Amino acid sequence: MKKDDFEKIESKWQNQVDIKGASKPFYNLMMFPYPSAEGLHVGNMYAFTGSDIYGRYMRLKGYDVFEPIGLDGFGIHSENFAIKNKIHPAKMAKKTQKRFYEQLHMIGNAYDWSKTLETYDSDYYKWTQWIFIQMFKRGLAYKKKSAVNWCSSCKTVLSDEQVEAGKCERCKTDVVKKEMSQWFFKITKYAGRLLKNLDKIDWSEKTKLAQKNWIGKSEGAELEFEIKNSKLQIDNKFQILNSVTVFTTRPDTLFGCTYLVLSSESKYIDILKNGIENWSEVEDYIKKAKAKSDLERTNEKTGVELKGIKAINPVNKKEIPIWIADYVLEGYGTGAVMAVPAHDKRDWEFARKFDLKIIPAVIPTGGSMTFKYPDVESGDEIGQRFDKEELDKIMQERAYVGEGKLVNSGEFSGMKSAEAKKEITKFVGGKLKVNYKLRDWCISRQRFWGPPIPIIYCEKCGTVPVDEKDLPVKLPKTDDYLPDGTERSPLARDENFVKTKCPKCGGEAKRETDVSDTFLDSAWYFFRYPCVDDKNEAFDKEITKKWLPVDMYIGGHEHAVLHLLYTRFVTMVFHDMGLIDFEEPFKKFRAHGLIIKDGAKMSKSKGNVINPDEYIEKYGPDVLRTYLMFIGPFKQGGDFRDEGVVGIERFLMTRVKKVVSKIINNKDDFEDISGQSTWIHRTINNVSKDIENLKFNTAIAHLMVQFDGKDGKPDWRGKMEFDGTFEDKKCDFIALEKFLILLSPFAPYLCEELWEMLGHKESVFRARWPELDESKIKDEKINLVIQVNGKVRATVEVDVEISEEEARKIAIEQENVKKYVEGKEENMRTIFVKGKLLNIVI
RNA sequence: GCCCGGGUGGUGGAAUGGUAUACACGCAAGACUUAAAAUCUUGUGGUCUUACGACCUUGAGGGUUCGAGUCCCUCCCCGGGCACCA
Repeated sequence: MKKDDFEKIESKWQNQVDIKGASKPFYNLMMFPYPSAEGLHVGNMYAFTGSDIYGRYMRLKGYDVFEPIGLDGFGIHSENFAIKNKIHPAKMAKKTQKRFYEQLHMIGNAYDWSKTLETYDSDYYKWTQWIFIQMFKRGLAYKKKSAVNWCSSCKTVLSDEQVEAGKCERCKTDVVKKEMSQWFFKITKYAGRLLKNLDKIDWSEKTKLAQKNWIGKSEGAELEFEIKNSKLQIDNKFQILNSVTVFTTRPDTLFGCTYLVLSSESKYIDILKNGIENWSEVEDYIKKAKAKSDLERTNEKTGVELKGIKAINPVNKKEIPIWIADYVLEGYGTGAVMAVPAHDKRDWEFARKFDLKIIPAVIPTGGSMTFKYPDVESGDEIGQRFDKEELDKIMQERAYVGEGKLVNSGEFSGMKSAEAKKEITKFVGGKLKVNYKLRDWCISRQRFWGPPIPIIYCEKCGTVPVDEKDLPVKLPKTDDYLPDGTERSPLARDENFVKTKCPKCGGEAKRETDVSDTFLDSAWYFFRYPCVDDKNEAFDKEITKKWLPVDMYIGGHEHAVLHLLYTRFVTMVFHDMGLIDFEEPFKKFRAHGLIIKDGAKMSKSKGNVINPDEYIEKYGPDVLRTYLMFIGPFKQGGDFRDEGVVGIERFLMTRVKKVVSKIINNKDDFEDISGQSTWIHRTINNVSKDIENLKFNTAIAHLMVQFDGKDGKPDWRGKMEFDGTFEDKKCDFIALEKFLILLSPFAPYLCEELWEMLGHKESVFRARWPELDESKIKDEKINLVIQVNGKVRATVEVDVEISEEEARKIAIEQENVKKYVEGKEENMRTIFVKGKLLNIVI
């Protein structure tokens, strides 16, 4: 097929949906690609094809399916690629856009090409900036100086979500902490809702779980530890610190708390300073800790004791030492922890290293272990009997982090952990507290290729958002765009850009020069698609009401905690602004698997990257699409193998195409047995169910089995001999049409062509998905499996409705059954599964 | 370390607790051909057996059940995610 033919067929599909008039809207969305690198990847095509098959299916089911595509071309990915190739990002964008759209035209998807968008288009990023301003106005965007993630290679800060195992998500450089003033979005305000709503949405379980873990809710208590130091109280006239608050999820282990640890950046340190006798040592440690990367911090536990001050354990009034250590994070909880080495792995390591006391406060309950644990105070043996070795293992080789029964805990000894948590918290006057791991979203980037943050700094009026009517704040046309690593965006070097007027007072002012994170671009694009032509607002209220939330969203699982969390946050903010009446952007989300090659992820360095172009040229889009879907379960992905493609080529081109066109061309020679076939209903049943569950591989297998008549059922088409003559010239033409509809989501071009040959003027995608006739898939005869003691000994063809009594009679007459049961009929009993099997138990 | 997936023929993979290995690739034999390719037909988990058939087999080991790839427990291996979150 030539390119012209593709286009001719594609034009028949009428992929443009009537946005305003659609009566059964169905929004079928796929994650838009980063158009960096050399072009469309076979991985992209895999995801898009699966999504498109679902979309085409829904369309055949009678829905008005909206299936848009666009490019996520702003941001570091694209910019780095441009820099590497020494081409201006804007020029590169033009090139990649052309290339991507050309390729996307070739893969046979039913895109609505009238609704494309690119995130670097100022008509788009105008509204990205508008969103920033709304966040600012609602107090959800704020600027704060703090230790942020800095990638020295990308020369920019990164969000927590973009740091993977201490390395930059993009370039794998070690990320360091840097004290910088940055813009943040207050996503933490939504932590509770982001977590709670997960129960309400139909998403892949593993994606929901990843989000749940990322949000990281933990319920515990805040407890106060009194600080003891006479000098402090005298010297600090104005600021007397008499307690430190810690957050813990294990108040039940409080009796085992043997020291207190503050983070090396702790806000408490300044206040405690005067009481610390070894200040120079402490100061030195703080300096060193600051210079460390996150990765270095996790390597080994370090810390230093704050000499001269002590804390009082509130539950037993014992004096305990205070340490600072970089294993305690300032950004979580209160930045101070009560250390219980017996029951916390990290505290245990630390205590072992610095020779601090380890006092068990909880022992496991149950089990058959027998050992009495000595009470620290009295020396009496208390608690349950445990096997010594077992307990040593639990208590001495490592911390016991599980729950159990309290020991060494005064009046609380013997109490179970769950109860003790409440009681001890109450006893020491602590308060219940919920903490989340989720941090605010660091949104500023010291780069060029992104939407400038629409903020103006005025000496008189302070931080002022750009007036909405002045949007977009366009990126200047400049060749001076390379990042310089100075903590400032290249835009800061552009005088004309920086200098501006204050929107409030009209005086001299300066623009913010950072651009926003590319994940903000993609956090709302699906709102824009149906409204891409709207010049007056980001999205139209009525249209949005009709089309959103998105009905089906398909994409990679790698975005579980990045993109998918941000979209949910932004959608919730829109909801709270009263713009929409839903909180969740995607009703249904499914993560697809990964296509690998030779057992490994495709990568240029391994030289195992599959370029879809070659295969499309060689086999055509239908074969490649269908093959990709046949490799394995869509949710799981699979291994791409060249040898596998021919199987699909044989099926589509040699069997379906040749046979069907032969029948159509010799229609008059065939006896029309329309309506007599039952095989088609079996196919309808299986293929519909499989597509709905995204089990495309088995859907294709069913299409093959039924088309080839391998099911043992009467062959609808007769047998076609190798020379192209038919053994049996009968054809169920209605079933044949239905078959083409069932196959069309997978092989749209081929089915369109054959559909036309059948005499249809309109596209196959204007047809309706065939209705299943349940009565046609009911078997009258079945092969009853006969087992003796669970082993298959025979199968007999019988009536489906056969009774146990009759089945039993037939069974014992079978030669191969007789020899096992003969003479033992007395002790025989049978298990009967109607229409399936009879198991004779002796 | 913790949390998810997964482990089935030579290969990719199928199997609501009910005939394990569908479908496809590969391989073998045959048909067509001067020949090859293409195409078509048949066969194809292992061991034993001329055959009928028997026994074994879903990472390992236990258990529940008339019956387990599927459910439960213990362990091993592979892939992915999180990573000092107290």
